[in-house]
Amino acid sequence: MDLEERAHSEHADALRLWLRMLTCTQLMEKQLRGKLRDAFNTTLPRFDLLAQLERAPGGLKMRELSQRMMVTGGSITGITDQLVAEGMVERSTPDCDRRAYLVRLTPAGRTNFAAMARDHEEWVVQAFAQLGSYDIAALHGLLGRVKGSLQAQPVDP
Amino acid sequence: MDLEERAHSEHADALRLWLRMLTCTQLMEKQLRGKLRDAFNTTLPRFDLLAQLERAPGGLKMRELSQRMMVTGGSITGITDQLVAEGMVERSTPDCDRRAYLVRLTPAGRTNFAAMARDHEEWVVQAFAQLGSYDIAALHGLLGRVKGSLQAQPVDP
DNA sequence: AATAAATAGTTTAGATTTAAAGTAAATGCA
DNA sequence: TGCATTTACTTTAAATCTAAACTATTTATT
Repeated sequence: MDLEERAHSEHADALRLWLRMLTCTQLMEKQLRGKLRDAFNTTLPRFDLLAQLERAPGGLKMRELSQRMMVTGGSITGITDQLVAEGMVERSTPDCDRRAYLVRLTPAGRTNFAAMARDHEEWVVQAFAQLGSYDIAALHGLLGRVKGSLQAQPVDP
Repeated sequence: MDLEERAHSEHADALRLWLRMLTCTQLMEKQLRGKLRDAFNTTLPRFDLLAQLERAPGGLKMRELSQRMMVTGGSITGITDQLVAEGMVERSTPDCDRRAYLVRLTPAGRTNFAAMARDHEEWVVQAFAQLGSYDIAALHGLLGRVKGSLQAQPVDP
């Protein structure tokens, strides 16, 4: 294979990899979305927001949620509104900055999330059940390099 | 490490893998979306639909587009409407089935898509630039097993 | 042939998403 | 201090997405 042919095939390989990555993520999201809906009548973004708060006992500002969930502020406003209406989450204004909100799990929210998280973890484990520990570690490592590669390329340079 | 500890840590590994996979996909989509917008004033779903049609010279029915893009029929209706309005795509009714539409690239659509696809491929190659051919092949293989694992678990059993 | 069931596509309501504009508060500087 | 800039969040408009209801057509059954 000459240089040009090799370049072509490597281009095609990169494209195929991207499409497969996208397919896997979409399949997984579809499963999780359906199960969250059937089992807990909730959505993936709401679950994700609760998961962020669970990991941050002191609560998070809207801005921090936006960064961690990789979603614009407008989305966070909407999802938080929903979760507040459901009584899972509360907004409070920190003394230091009257522009900001601190979002926290309510006691009910913490309890409900614990049940969701238990099932969610089980679903994810099942989804990867056909892979061994070595495969999972290898995938994690390779995707770590992909992540680094992607983060090295700023979206708006 | 006893059995229970190992189970816990393997559960955590599966979760971490899933989160990393999701992060990678979101970073990549964010990049591609921004570049498609800046360079061609279009969106990822529209590009994806055109890409499906490019690979199917005879055109595709709405239903086939829906399956290949892993998106509900309602979305396909909307995206196709947009692309028809832009003159990239046309609907025709096949003789054999008056319920269906056959969607095809227009000549202009084919030309415009060719330019987009050239840049898109370059962006994807760049995104994976820090990985070697072996890594790309390894990732592709591992994700193939993930895909198989996910497809083995029907969404609505 | 008559009718039931399945299929193809659209429409609807509602959630999430983005980008951009708007509001309010904090920060930096002259 | 005073004013420009930045920052935090919300709002808006438009796109995409889902699930479910709806229409039209085809297929299957009796």
